Amino acid sequence: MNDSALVVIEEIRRPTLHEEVVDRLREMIFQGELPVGTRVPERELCAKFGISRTPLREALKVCANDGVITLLPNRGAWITQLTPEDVDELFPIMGALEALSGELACCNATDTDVAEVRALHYEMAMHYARGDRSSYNRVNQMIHKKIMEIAANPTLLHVYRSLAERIRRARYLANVSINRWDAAMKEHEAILAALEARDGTLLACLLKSHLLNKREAVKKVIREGDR
Amino acid sequence: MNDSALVVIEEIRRPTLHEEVVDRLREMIFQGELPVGTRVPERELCAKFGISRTPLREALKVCANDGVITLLPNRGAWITQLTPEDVDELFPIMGALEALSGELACCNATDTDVAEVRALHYEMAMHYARGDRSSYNRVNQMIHKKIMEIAANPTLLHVYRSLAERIRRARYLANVSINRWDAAMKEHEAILAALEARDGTLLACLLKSHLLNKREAVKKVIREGDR
DNA sequence: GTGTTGCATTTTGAATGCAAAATGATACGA
DNA sequence: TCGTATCATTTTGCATTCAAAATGCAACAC
Repeated sequence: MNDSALVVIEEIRRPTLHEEVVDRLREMIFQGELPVGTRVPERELCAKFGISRTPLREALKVCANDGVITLLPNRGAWITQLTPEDVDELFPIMGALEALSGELACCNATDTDVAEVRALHYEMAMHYARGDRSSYNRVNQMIHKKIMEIAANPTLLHVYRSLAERIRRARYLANVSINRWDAAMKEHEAILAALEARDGTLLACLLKSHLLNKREAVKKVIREGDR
Repeated sequence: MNDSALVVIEEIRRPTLHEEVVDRLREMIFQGELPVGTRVPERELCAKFGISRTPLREALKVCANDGVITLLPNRGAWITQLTPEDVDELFPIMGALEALSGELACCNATDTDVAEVRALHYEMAMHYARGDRSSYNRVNQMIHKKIMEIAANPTLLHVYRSLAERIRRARYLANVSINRWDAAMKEHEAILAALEARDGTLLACLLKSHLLNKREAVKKVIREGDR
C-alpha cells in the first residue's frame, strides 16, 4: 500500500443531531432566548429544530449532566437558575483551572506564542483607549483562550468550558457594565509581563485573582434577576 | 395550614432509568466487565438491564460527554482507552482541584472535622503497619473524600469525580501494586499536620504532589494494557 | 367563599418501528 | 492468489407510539 502521501488527514466528522442540539441549546441560553429559570419548551423546540423528541432529549441529558439544565423527573427540563452560592462554588474552581493554564502556558510558550498574546494585548489596549467595551471584551476573551491553547491541555479546556458555560451569560452581562475597567487593564499588563518572563507561578496567581475579581459582579447580575 | 410538624422532609427521589444506567455503566467499566477499548454491546446490555435502547443510549451520550465512553457516529459506542497523554493531561487538572479542596478545607475545618481526619489517618496507619493494602487503600480514599467534604464545594466534588472516573480503574490497578508505600505514608503524615495547622497553602501543595506522584504508576498500568 | 375531589388533557419516560449506514460474506476478475 | 465488487445482514440514528404521571379545571361539600 502507498503510504507516502497520506500522512495525517483530519478525520471526517459528521456531528450527530444531539451534539448539534447541545450547542444550539447552550447558545440559546446564552442569548437569553431560553430564559433562566423557565421550563424548556420541548415540543416547541422540536418543531423549531425540525427534529423529533429523541435527539432533543438526549441533548437535554447531556446539558443536565453539565449543570446548564436541571431535569425534574416527570416535570420537565428547566434552564438552571444559578444561585449566588453556585457562583461562589464555581469561581474558585475556574480560578484553579485558569491558574493551571497559566502555569502550563509558561512551560510551553514559544516566542511566537508570546508575541501573539502581546499583539492581542495591544489590540485590547487599543479598544480600551477608545472606550470600545464590546471589542475590548471580545479580545479579552481571545487572550484567555490563547493562554489556554498554549497550555496545550485539551482536557483542561474541555473542563473549563463546561464550567464556564454555566455562568457564561451572567459573566457576559457583568462585563457589559464593567466598572473596574482601569484595574482590569492593569491586571492584564501584569499578566502579559508574567508570561513574557515565563513566570508560571506568578501568572497562575495573577490569572486566578483576575478571575476572582469578577465574582461579585457576576453575583450581582444574578441577584438582580438576569435580564 | 399547619406548619408546625413538617419542617424539612427529604424530597422523594426516583432516579430515572438513564441515571441508573450511567452509574451501572461506570461501575461495569471499573470492574472490568466492560473492558477498555472494546465496543459497548448495546443489544446485550439492554437485555441484561431489561430496558429498551432509548434510556441506554441516553446514558451513553452522558458518559461520552464525560469521556468515559467514546461515540463513533454510526459505528457504535466504545469504552474509552486512555492514552499516557490523556493521563498527563488529567493529573495536573485533578492535582489543581485536589489542591483547591485542601485550601478550602483549611478555611472550613472545625475541630471535629480535623479529629475525624486524624482518626482516619490512624486507621490507615494501622492497616499500613499490618501490611493490609486493600484496607489501606480504602481508608486512604476515605481521607481524601473527607477533605473534599470539608471543603464543602459540591460542584468541586462533582467535577473531580467526573475526571477521576476516567482513570478510576487504572488508578485502582496501580494501587494494588503500590511500590512507594513508605513514601506515601510519610506524605500523609505531612498532609494531616498541615490540616491540623490549618495551613491551606501547604496542604494544597502536599495534596497536589501526593497525587502527581501516582501519575507514572497509572501510566505504567495503561501502557501494560490494563488487565 | 374556600378548599377538596374526580376526571379530562397534556406532558413525560420509555418501547418500538423504520430508514440509512456500516459490516461481513460471497462471487467475480485480474 | 489477491484484490475488488456486489449484495444480504446487522447496527445505528432518529421518528413514532404508548403507557404512566402530572397538570388543569370543574363540580361539589362545607
